[in-house]
Amino acid sequence: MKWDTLDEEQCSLSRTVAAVGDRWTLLILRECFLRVRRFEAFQSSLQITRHLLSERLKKLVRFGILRRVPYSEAPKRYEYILTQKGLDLYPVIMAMVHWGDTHMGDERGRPLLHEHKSCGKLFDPVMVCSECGEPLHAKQVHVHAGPGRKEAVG
Amino acid sequence: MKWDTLDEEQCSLSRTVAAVGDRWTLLILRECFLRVRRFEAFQSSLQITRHLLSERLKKLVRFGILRRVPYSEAPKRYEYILTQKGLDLYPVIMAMVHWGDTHMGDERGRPLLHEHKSCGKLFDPVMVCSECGEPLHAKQVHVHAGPGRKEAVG
DNA sequence: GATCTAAGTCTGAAAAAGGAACTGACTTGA
DNA sequence: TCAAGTCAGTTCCTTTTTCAGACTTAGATC
Repeated sequence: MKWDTLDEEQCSLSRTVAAVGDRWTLLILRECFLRVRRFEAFQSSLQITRHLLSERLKKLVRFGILRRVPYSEAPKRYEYILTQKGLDLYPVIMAMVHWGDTHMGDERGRPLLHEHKSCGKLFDPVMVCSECGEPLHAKQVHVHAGPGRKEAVG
Repeated sequence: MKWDTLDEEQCSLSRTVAAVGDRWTLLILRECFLRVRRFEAFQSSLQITRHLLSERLKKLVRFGILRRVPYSEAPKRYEYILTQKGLDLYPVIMAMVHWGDTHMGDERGRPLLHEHKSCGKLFDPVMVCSECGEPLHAKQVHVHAGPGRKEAVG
């Protein structure tokens, strides 16, 4: 598979994977949701090599997930801010964090707790059906070919 | 970062990323949710090299996400079935598919449609707060250190 | 004018991925 | 019964990525 043209793939997951489906990219996005915005801050909190960080940030900008915004004119300095497209990745990150909490946790308990400002409570993310509001389980979902494809990919 | 001991990391996302945070693994899991179970079937639908497929399947079994189950005694043949831990990755995959549908789609429309058997309707997955049931948005979530960690990682 | 900070770039070595042929145990069909 | 096919891998070699760390640029601070 040619990962550089994966965004032309027929399958939605492949396209998502092309954009954010590697280790560093996912960790960088986590930092973004924790309000990290600057090159040095990403680098020191992730211990990623500067070379790769630079590559990944460029890629995220190219995909429209981050915006590169100047915060100082002289010297020219930029920070990286999530676009709406980037903010919409929140369910992806939260789903992964929650799975990690549930299945890869250790005896110390979870590293972070999430509070929902709207209701004031500590919560877990739950994925539900947009139509009936019930929690989703793989076995209750049936897949149909959509207009974009005949084969079962998805 | 040493990816082979990432499951010992303090952060839940890192641990999830250690298990499923690479391109092929995510695509393999998609196939699993589409009821693919056998080596040859994964290989031909993904066009992954046999070598890598073999590696990734072993890793998923090691993490307890898939189970390697014999379906023929002579010759010995195995298939790979999602465990409960694996099934619990459904929200991760669905979140990625939905983001791809929304932000990386093309003019042809989405490749797959999902029907919720419980309510009979075509749906989108929505991530909500377990406490109040409202859809989650990054900006309405505040993060606290949990028992497992002091620093803000997540 | 030496040192510091931020945001990168460059380079050479190590690790991972890709491509394709090979193996082994059985089945099928002529 | 013998050749060809199937399935689940393994082996070998090449190409691509990643890693670790030094270097660069431009202005700011001591």
